[in-house]
Amino acid sequence: MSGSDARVCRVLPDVPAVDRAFDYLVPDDLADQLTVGTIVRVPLHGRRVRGWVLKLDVEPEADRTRLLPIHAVVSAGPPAELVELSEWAAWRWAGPRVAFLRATSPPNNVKEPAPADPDAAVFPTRDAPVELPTGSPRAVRWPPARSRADLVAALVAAEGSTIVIAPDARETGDLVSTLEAEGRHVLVLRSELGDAERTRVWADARRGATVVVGGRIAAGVPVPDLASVIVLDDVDEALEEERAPAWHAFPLLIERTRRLGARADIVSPTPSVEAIHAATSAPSIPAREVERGGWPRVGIVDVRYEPPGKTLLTERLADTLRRSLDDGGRVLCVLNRKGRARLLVCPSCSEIARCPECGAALCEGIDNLHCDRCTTRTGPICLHCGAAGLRPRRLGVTRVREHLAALAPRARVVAVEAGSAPVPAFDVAIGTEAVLHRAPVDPDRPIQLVAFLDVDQELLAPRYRAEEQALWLLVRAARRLGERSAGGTLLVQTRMPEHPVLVAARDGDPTAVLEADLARRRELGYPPFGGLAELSGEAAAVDAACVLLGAQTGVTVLGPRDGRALVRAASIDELCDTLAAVDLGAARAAGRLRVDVDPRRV
DNA sequence: CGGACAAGCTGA
DNA sequence: CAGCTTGTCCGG
Repeated sequence: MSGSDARVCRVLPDVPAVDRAFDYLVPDDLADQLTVGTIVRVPLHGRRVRGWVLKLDVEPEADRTRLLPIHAVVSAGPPAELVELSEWAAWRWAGPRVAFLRATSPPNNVKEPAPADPDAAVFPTRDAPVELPTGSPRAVRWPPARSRADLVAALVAAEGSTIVIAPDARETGDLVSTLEAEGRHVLVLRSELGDAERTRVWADARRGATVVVGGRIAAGVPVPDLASVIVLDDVDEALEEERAPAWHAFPLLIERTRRLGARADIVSPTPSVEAIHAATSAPSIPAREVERGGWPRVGIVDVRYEPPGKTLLTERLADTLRRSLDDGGRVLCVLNRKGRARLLVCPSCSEIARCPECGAALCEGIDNLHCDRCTTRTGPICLHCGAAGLRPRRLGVTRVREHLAALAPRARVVAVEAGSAPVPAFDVAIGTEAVLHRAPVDPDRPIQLVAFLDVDQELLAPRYRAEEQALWLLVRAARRLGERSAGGTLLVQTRMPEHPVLVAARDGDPTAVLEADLARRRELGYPPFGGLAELSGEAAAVDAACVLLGAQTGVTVLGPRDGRALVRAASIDELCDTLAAVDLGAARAAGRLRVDVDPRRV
């Protein structure tokens, strides 16, 4: 048979459910266009599908005579380094390799770009505004409200390409203008750009000698000469993909730089436990007065001795709010509850108002009470003792907005929803934490007060990252207020005024809380010390997966409960090895199954 | 995923 | 038993 010495290459079809590579013959006229990562079109089971070249010149696993030829070259693809990393990522997040190759490929087809002139990316090194530790990765603490463009510029590699992960798009402009002023070639890659623009940036980055600034997707940008990665705010939830596999830019980049011998720096007001654990030395910390000055003034209001019903709207809040408005500033109030109060409580006998027919909690209507479950209506009095004046026990955003409006009669008080409806002009905005990013910036009317009406909800959330996330919430509030010298106030209302998270924000010094969190996670075997995965989806699939994983040594299955289960292991490696060893295909046949390795929201 | 093929159900 | 649905298998 002719062509028995024809070249054979291995291709991974772009079909997530297949998640297996196959060998194909390389036609002579395509041979010089193929490299590892090239996107090709191949025949598969009677149809033609896209796929990535994983390996050139392989020894075929199957009978050579059964091999089919590659049909065509479709597009340039990720460099070999990222193709190899996709295998690691598939293991690390227990997902199909295709998902990671898609994330590192151009949205539209492109020709292989010519490499950039490497000399174009050689720059003198600059002095950083803080003392930097040696080694890599490094963690650098930098206060929330101070620009870090100069710090980032000093961390960008003198030679080769640098990736800057800036989860908050509002910071991009500051970073880009500073870097471009130094003569750097800068590309911005964000998922909200259109396919054509992202393809253009992809192709430009593929040439190298550039600085790429962007969100999570910039982690997989195909620069061929990666020398340095700078991750800003690695606790930001935007760094985690929402869809499964829920990969996270931070561990991905730590692995990517480790393989390449490139530098990795984490810059955050509150580097995560993961970042501190990954760093080879203690984090770099700015001088005390510098860090403190980069946080706003923090007021802690102890509501324990406030009269009942006055704990959300204290005198101190009212005073600070009126003063901020009088100074021409605007106010953001954060309350992490939605809608009207769920529970009505009798002021006399303290019973909760419940439906006489079905027992569900009654809701407050206009001069009556009604049951949302069975539509029963009653008068606005306690059915237990007959007293009037039932009080909502837990006020929601809608109700608090009315109270705030009463406090400041001339102010425009608006409730902000998490959705996408535009936020109208306001003096006071109240909402869940969405208000922190949704309230538009107005340079003429800065935010003078951010008030957390009940911060204990955050501090006591039943999640192992509750403290990290609570502190992160305060960081985001601090960014809206600006530095201490700007005069804004961050007010937190609490029954735990000595809580380390609040003290950290007040003193502008998160050292103690970060160290305590690290120690606690180590002790309890939570990530990054232990491995944790969440199973969710259809109950039958979760149940089946629990049975399969429960039979494995080295992992413990908790649940299933409420359609979810947790899988724990002594280390992330052990967890991923076990997930890779178990064929969950049978469980998936029973219904939709989602596996989240190292989920941040649990 | 999606085509192929087999086994199961239905109706005249 | 044709004609259709439903399930299982497998891809080079």
